[in-house]
Amino acid sequence: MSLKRGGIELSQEQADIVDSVMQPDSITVVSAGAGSGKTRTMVASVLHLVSEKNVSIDDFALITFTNKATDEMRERLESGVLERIEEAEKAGDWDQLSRWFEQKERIASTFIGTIHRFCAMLLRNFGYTELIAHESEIIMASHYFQAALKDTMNEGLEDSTTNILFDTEQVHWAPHVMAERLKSWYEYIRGRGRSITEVASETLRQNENDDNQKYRNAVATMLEKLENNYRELKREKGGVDTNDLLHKCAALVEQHKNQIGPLVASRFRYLFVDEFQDTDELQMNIIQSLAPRLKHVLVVGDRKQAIYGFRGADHSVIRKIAELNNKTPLSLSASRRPTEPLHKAQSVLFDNMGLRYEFLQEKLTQPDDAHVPKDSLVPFQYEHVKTFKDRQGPIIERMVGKIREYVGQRIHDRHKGIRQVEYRDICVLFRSNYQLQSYHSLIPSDIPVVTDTGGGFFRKPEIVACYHMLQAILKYPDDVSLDLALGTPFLPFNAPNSIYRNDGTNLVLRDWFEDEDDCKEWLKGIRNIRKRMKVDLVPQLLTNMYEFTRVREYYGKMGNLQAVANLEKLVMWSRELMNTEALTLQHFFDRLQVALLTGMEMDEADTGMEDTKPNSVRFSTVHSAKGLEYPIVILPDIGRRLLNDEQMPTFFEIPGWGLDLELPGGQGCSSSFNEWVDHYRQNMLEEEARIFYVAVTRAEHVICMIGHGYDKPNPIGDENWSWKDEVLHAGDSLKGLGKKIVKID
DNA sequence: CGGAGTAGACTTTTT
DNA sequence: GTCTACTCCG
Repeated sequence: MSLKRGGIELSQEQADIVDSVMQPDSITVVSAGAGSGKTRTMVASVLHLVSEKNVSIDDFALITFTNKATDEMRERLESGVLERIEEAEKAGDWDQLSRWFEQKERIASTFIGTIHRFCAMLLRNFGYTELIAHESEIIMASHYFQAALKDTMNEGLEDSTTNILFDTEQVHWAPHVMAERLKSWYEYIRGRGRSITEVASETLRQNENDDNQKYRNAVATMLEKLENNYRELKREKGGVDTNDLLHKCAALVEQHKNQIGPLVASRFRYLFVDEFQDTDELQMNIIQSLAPRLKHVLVVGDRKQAIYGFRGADHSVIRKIAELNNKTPLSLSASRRPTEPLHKAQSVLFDNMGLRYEFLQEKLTQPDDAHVPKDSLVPFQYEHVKTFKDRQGPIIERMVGKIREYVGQRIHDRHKGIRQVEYRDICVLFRSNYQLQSYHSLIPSDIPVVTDTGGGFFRKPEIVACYHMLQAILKYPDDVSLDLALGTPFLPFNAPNSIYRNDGTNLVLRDWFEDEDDCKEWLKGIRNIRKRMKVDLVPQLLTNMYEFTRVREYYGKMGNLQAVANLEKLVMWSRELMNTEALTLQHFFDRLQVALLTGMEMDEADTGMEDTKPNSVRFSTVHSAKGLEYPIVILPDIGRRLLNDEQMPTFFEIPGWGLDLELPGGQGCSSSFNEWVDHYRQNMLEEEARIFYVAVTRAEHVICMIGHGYDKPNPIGDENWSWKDEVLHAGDSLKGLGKKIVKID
């Protein structure tokens, strides 16, 4: 029996999944390991259905988690279809040829995108009762939020439940800090798909009878006021934020099942979701509600690779959706990615980690014909740098040494046979963008490096900040716009402490700016630009704005040269626009707004070091490398502490119990507060283990890790626990694999 | 022992 | 830029 499906050669377990998707009116849940061919199986399923059933490629909705994964999916689908075309040409099968040519055209109208885009599309096309506002109103929502926040602060001062929060003798925060916290708490709760109203009423019902209950009540009441004010403003003026998008979509498919169902069924017949472990419960419910209307739903995920828990993703959704539908998840466990010896070493490491984390007990197997390379590269290496402080320098030195050592060595490539290692074979993975930036700036210039910093140009914080600053200038003296600019680095001084006052003066933000000495220069800058708006060209005005706000110095000091380069690139962009239109500052602002809200694609600025060298080492964060693979992966600084008391959250939202928090000043904690902190620590260690798993499984041929500090492992769960300890704890079993496979020093 | 000065660390991302 | 931990010197 041939294991080709949709013209793609598959393994038995992959073919079983395709065959399961062929069954009508059902749902298939797949639990897939790293490198087991998730995308391949999905593409094969699409192509197989198209060739076997009377289905067209645009009857599918393919949902991915990131925009990057979207591009990858589209590419793979296109090349799959192109192969069908070539095959039909060779065989001289003209019927097939014209059929696949038609499918190729239809890829353009196939929905391939993130769950957010999917929801926005559903609302726009089918949401006749909950009619979604025009796109420009999405961006307006952030204005309304600021306005609602301000109203809430003023109301909170009058209310006897909440005014204890304004007693700065008790709670040591300036009002603008309180506003900032309220905002982040509000976003935290809503980002998890929870209802503010519900959380508030849960909190008020707590009945703990401790001294701190009044503080929790006060915060809950503030959040509820904020929710009401914001909702009212959005309703009145027609704004929608990204959370509303999902909530409205969930409400739409749930409450108007009978009207929406047939509409959705008329547009889509199949729904495939990739990276399902990064989905949250609300999103799962949307998929679940749609399932009965569709021919087949396929969800694929790997809970070992769930690394978006901080954003509210819940990796148990795979199990939950399987249970809801009475299905046993099919498994996809054979990993084609690593070479045979690397896989052996990875398995020993993961087995050892499995003693600590239950989810790592799902094993990765290998196909019988796994690649055994004939070269002398050591697949699994741990390099120890004997230093305690000043770790960055020595680690960079070691890392650069390894890169130089690898380049030019012989590598036995699975496809091309023996060849030389090039820069482009190497990927260095960092835990944070901060680390990535600071290492990048210290790499010797003879090593070509490209950085891979997640989102595109118009999503970068410095560009968004620039947008807010421009708005503050254009709308001056509008308080809401000033407020938005307040949180950006375009403000070279501290934000005001006392905007919210109850002494009858009703001090507005612009009055504060007028009064404050620090702001004189800044205000002068704004007035100057407003004066010159009609005279100077946009590039000049932008440069002028960078100067008086000293924003380039700010980013320069932080070592964020990419941000400085991006700001320059914005000036270049305005020059380009000038070629095609008479560009006023207002006009430029409008163009920028459109670019921001449509997520217009534009590459980041070159910082000079990388130029157009395609053969470069790649620097990436673990999160943005997800789904990718590289022959050689280097993980620098795996000795970094994972738990940091300073970073422990002081705000929790416990479903069914309400909120618990520690205000600056120490008030607010319930007796269970420490329990939540411990729970958080545990979750954090588990998520870090999954991130480590993702990092280690990016490698096809060689994984090289660099650690520092003590070369003996810390006790399990110790406050100094790091990724290094995972390796050292497995050290003895790893060494047993022999020097040709493992090198630990 | 304590104040002044300095070096190093700073989560992750979707819309 | 801000915070902490560490060093140095009196």
